[in-house]
Amino acid sequence: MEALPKYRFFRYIWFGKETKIMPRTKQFDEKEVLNKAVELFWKKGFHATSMQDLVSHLGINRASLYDTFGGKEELFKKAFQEYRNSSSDTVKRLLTGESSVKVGFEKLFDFAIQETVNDESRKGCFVVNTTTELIPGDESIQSILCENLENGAEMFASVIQDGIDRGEIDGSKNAKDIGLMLFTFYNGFRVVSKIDANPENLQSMVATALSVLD
Amino acid sequence: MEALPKYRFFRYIWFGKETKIMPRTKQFDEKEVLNKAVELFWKKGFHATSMQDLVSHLGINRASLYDTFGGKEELFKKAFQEYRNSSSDTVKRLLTGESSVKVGFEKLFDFAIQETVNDESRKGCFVVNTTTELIPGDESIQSILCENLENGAEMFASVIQDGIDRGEIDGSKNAKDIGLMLFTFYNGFRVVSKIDANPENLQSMVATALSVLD
DNA sequence: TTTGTATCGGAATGATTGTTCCAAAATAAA
DNA sequence: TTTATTTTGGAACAATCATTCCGATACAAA
Repeated sequence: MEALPKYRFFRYIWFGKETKIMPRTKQFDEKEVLNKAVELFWKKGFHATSMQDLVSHLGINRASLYDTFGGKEELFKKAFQEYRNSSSDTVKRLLTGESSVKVGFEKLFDFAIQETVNDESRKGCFVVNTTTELIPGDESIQSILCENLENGAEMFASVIQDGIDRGEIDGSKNAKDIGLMLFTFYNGFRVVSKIDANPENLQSMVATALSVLD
Repeated sequence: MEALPKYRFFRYIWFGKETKIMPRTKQFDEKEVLNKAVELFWKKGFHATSMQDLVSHLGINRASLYDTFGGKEELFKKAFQEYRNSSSDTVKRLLTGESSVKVGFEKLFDFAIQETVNDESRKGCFVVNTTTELIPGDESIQSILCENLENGAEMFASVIQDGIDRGEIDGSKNAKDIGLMLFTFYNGFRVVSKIDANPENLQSMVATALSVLD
């Protein structure tokens, strides 16, 4: 039995135009709650995070959670997209706002090193974690990850190509290959830094990887 | 109330020496069953694999599973160690059995590419998957992963150092740095190949990464 | 105020989780 | 054959899972 909100229909006729009664407003900031969900899924992954965990840490009611975000899977996807958007913005900002290609990549990896060093819970990268946890599996997530890989490698490659065009990088090099290689290295970096967060090791491996630009 | 096998004690005295009654033997090959467990955990991860999954796919009884391997966590650790042992043997064999350093690394990555292309279920690397799923978390797993990282990077580095000593690789290079960088790239490779298994992309990024040896 | 409805806390649901237990069947040695 | 003990299938268990539901409360608009 479904309870249709029939009263609305009558009101529309009664007043002769669309009228809406706005009841109690949301008691929480949707964006803020979503960010807490990001934190939790990021740290524990999809399967190890229970709805009880979320209810306990998000600070909103169980029913409100379902009303606002749908079920667990829907909430995860929203949280994941939120992370991906803000994270790809950051990457673009760090990478393209610099004087030279190499400095841009150094800024990007320095940022990642800082994030690693400051993150005592060793969450790593939400995108990498999701890739290894949810593939094989959810196809809609897989297509997002596929797009993410293409965009990321493409962004890397275009920055390098710009460097080649400016004569900053040797013209014999292939921007696409190097871009994909560095993007892949970035993924490995996010895995390894979960195990060993020693900044000296991280810095020296980054320097070695970036030597392909010389 | 615990049922102690007291009869043994009496028999020992009766016959004057150690005597053992061997009952029904195991109906399954322990190693074979463990390999099936590896397959399942590898594909789905720890949390997404249920004991019911295991009972259904391992072909042995639920009680036998608990008797032989202990609980879920113990079984996972045994499966993980099994994978790690055989996998590190393979890496060592591919890497060190070659005429030159670069050919060794090429063999290693060619093997990984083949594994990727042939694996329609996109399992990736069990070690990488476990790193991203179970850190932060289980500390005993973390120490295994830490050891694995050290051994892997060390193996890479020593092969490179041998190349330097033989004059095959430029003496100005740092074997440890390059070893760690290539090991990290290898991890990233295992992540990215879950998303895009295109062998041409994989080959070109490997060639670019291995150019640090030139 | 009155009214309508969303939020809220928490109970309830049914499925699934990991694990234990038991009686019956099986089998290697005595 | 007898004996001892494991394997086996399946029932049973308590805990947790995601999700739904409900009565009470809160609040914006009328």
